[in-house]
Amino acid sequence: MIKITLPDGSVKEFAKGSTPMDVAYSISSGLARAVISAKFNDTTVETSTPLEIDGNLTLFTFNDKEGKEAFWHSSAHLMAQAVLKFYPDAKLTIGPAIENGFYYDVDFGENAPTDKDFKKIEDKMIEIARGKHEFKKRALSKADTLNLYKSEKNPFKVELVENLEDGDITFCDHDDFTDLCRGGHIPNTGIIKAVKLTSLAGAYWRGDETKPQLTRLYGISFPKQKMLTEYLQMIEEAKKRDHRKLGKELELFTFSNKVGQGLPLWLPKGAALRETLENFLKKAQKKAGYQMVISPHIGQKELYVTSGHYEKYGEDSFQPINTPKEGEEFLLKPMNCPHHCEIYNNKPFSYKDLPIRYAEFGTVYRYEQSGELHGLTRVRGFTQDDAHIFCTPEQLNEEFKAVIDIVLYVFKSLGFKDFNAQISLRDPNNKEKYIGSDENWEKAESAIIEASKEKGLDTNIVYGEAAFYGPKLDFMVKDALGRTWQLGTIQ
RNA sequence: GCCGAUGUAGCUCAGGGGUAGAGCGUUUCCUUGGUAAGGAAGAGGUCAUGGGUUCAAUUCCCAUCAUUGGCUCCA
Repeated sequence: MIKITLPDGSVKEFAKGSTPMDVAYSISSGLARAVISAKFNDTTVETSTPLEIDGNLTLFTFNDKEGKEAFWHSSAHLMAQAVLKFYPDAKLTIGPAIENGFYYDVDFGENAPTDKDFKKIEDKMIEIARGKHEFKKRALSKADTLNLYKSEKNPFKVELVENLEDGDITFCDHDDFTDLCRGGHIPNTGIIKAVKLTSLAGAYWRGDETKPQLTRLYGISFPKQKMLTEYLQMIEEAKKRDHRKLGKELELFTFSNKVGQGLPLWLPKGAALRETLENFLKKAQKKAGYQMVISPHIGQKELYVTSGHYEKYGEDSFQPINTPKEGEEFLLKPMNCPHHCEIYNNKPFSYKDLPIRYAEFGTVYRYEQSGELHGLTRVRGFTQDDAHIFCTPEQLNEEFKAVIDIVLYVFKSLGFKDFNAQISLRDPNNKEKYIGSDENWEKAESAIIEASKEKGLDTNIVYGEAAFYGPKLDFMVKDALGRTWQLGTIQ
């Protein structure tokens, strides 16, 4: 017998080799119907995994994050299987669960599906699901796995397997489908009752622009038809809150293709709204000891070359602006930083003058990739509420915390409740792409971490997201459709 | 920039090889003690732009531009 401890602390005895499903049955048949996956001693297990030793067991249903993940990951297997029925030559790559649903990246070669093919794939998925096929895990040696995928001429899977550690490779089978997989599946396909393919997109293999582009099929599935209907209604409801729709209806802003892509035109009502917002922000800044400055919309190319921005972002700038004089080159200002530094350089300061805080509503222009433009959230001309602080290393912590305070005050005043702070640090595996000494980086990184901690921020650390010249603290908010946007940055 | 979708009246959208439709809005008039009300008449579109195929294109094909879902990028 083995002793199984449940999350409520109760301990039950089971025969050795009992499965999480057996445990679920011992609690109630309702739970047994609903249980999707489980965690045993901090490892994800299938509901059919035999338990051989004493331990802690948590059962997950669709209501749990872990349950959804297993459900959607399993649905991705199902989708891949359905896709292969129509596109037998398609090469599968990876198919994970995501926040809302799942996707599978597939190399279709010449004949990729379009959204007109969604229906038949969905229908096939439901047909397969109704077969109530069990998900079964099995192991294969690395060599055999490599041979398998080489014989199938699937370079993507070969690459994946080559990067795995030596030893047994796990596969997951259901019906006539098998896929390389770590595990974490639902008991059988039958509990997938509703399926919808939501979109189709190109996605680079391993997220790398220089690698082949695959076709990514997005989908979502539920254990009840009603849940799918509700989800789709929720999406419709969220679309009503889209700022682009509101901007049009409320006559706040517009775009004109005669002016140019990503260059918003503020209508009278929008300009009034913006003025109110700017006044509110300026008041907060002045109260916090900032001095307002104003810098021009253009600057000599050399200014940005010196700052290092040109090398990194020159190609993404509007440049150069030619003048009647031969050899002169100007850029439309892509960032305010070098301008504020020149303002600081206007005269020598004593350390007793520090900190000096400059703030500006600085309008900048960036040649963003056309596919990246999005309403007012990603544009080619926009105004930054931008500030730069010149201080001594000893003042850094206090200054940093004071900036966090302003951000929190503004967010609170504007009603942003659901946000988190992302600490963006260097990519530890690729330190060459950053400027400055290791020592200064470490100082700056620990200063951000320290200040965020002291302010009690809800943070997560992301490596590789730092700017080339320093780490950042990014405030991320979600839009009505759950997409994350960077709304404020301290660096 | 890449993959996909879309571009028809002010707005939301239907249609489809033979010179355009609906609802809402709008204009004028009528009705109505109550106003996101009813009725009548009307205005408004070279069906994104430029090529091509065709006797004929808004409808098919190609390109461009813009919008949009993702990917990549995001100072």
